[in-house]
Amino acid sequence: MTNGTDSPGGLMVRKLESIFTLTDEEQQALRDLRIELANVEPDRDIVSLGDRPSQTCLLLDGFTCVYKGSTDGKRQIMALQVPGDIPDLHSLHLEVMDSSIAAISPCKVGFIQHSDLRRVCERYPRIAAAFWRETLVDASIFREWLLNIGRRKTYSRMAHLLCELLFRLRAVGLVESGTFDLPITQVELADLLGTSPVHANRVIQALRADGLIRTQGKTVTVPDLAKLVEAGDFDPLYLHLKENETA
Amino acid sequence: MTNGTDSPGGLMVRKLESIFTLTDEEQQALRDLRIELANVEPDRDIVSLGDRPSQTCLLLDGFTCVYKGSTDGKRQIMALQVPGDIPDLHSLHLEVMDSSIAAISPCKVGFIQHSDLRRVCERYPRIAAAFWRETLVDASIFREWLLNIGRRKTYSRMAHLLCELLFRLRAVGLVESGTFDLPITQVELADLLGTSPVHANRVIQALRADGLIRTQGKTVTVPDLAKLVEAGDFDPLYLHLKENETA
DNA sequence: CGAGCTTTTGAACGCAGTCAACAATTGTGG
DNA sequence: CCACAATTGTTGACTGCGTTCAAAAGCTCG
Repeated sequence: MTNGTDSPGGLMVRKLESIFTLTDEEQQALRDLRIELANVEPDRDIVSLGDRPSQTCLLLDGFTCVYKGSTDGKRQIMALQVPGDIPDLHSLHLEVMDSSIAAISPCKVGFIQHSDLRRVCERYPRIAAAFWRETLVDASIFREWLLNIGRRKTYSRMAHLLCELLFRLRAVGLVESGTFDLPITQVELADLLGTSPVHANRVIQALRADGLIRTQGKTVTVPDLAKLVEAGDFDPLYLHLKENETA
Repeated sequence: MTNGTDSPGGLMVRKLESIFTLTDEEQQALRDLRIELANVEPDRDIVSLGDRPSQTCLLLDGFTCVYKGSTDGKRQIMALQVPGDIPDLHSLHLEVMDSSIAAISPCKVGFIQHSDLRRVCERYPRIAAAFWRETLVDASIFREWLLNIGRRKTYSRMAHLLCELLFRLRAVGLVESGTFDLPITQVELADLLGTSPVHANRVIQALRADGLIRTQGKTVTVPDLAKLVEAGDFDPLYLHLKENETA
């Protein structure tokens, strides 16, 4: 249940192909991208607020998050990345980082120079459009999270987040019969949902008690997706997946 | 204090020029874009969730918002647009609308065909990059709003929102000595901040009592920006404005 | 096997939501 | 220009979801 076997370039090809078919030349351009591999331990920043990066980071294995802190010391996680995502693709056109990106679990990442990426984008407008689209889907997820955090109570929020993770992980082949790895602590779940760790814990217990999820260690099982979807007021439209990934 | 005198194409040129200098040819390409003008009354949808638009909408005058509703009838406003913004630029690469866009105040808008925009983007990669950047700044604002709604209490949230509006409106010349028009009801403010109208009202009164804002009708005055910035835990970094617009 | 993290539990407190009524403002037609 | 309707803003009282603090119990890993 890991993506380690896929080559970095191949992962990108597969991802973009889920949107439209690439020509052989376009595929080759992606595979030829120079990618510098690295491992990152949990809780380590990959890029930090205020940085002016000259490269972007492709997540190959593990989970990363985009986060920011308020002055009074609270942290909010604004996005979660799963393998195949590019957490800081926006840095390609935004000079300075407006938030930090950190590994949540042990991560394998690949760094790509902005200059290389820009060259590819200029030569292949369809690839540029596809990358642009990626960032637009990210933005769509932000919008849904705003609704989630702003208007739903924590029980529903948690259900919604778990639904999203199930759909996104399934799209990259990381879910097996309703079960997936979620290498995240409850403190981080709280930071994701804008709540306190104590309350996050109680809500998880409630979801378990209601039979919406089962957990063993860092593994989550969703026995009845329909019920979780209902509890989370979840509609996958905002993920902009292909038809066959939505079902 | 209106942008009505500017031509639609000129408005876009001015906006993109705040990022980098356009060549004459690029400027001309923008000015030549076919733009269909329209007026929209308050509370009217410009595009709706589920739509598959073939055009995009440039806001010339007034305020629009991006919003979504939860199943139990609550509304969350995820974004506010001020003149010069393109509320649904993301529809250029996202087939189906994942949220609705509505006029808040009486609006003047200009519609541009996706096909025209795509043509310009393919021919002028720098313009494509500039539009892409626009959507990335939108995303950055979503991230900050997630922090705002997730982690700050309503008093601070409100202050933060008002700071953002001041900065953004000032960047398009709609603020005069700390005063700007805010044609928004308190119900809408509540929907922006993920709170109830009653509580929004009380927080506004508190801000008034503390001398952070003054209001007369739909006009807001910020007598001491530094104090409002402090109360809102506000850092304009995330707006990615030019240096001189930040000061 | 102990150190350190993560999860769980209990109890008190407080921010914010809800309901309901009233005041003020805005807009409209006569 | 006034009278009336409709929308918007304001207030009070009650309720409840969620926070905070503190401590205990379970895990993980060297």
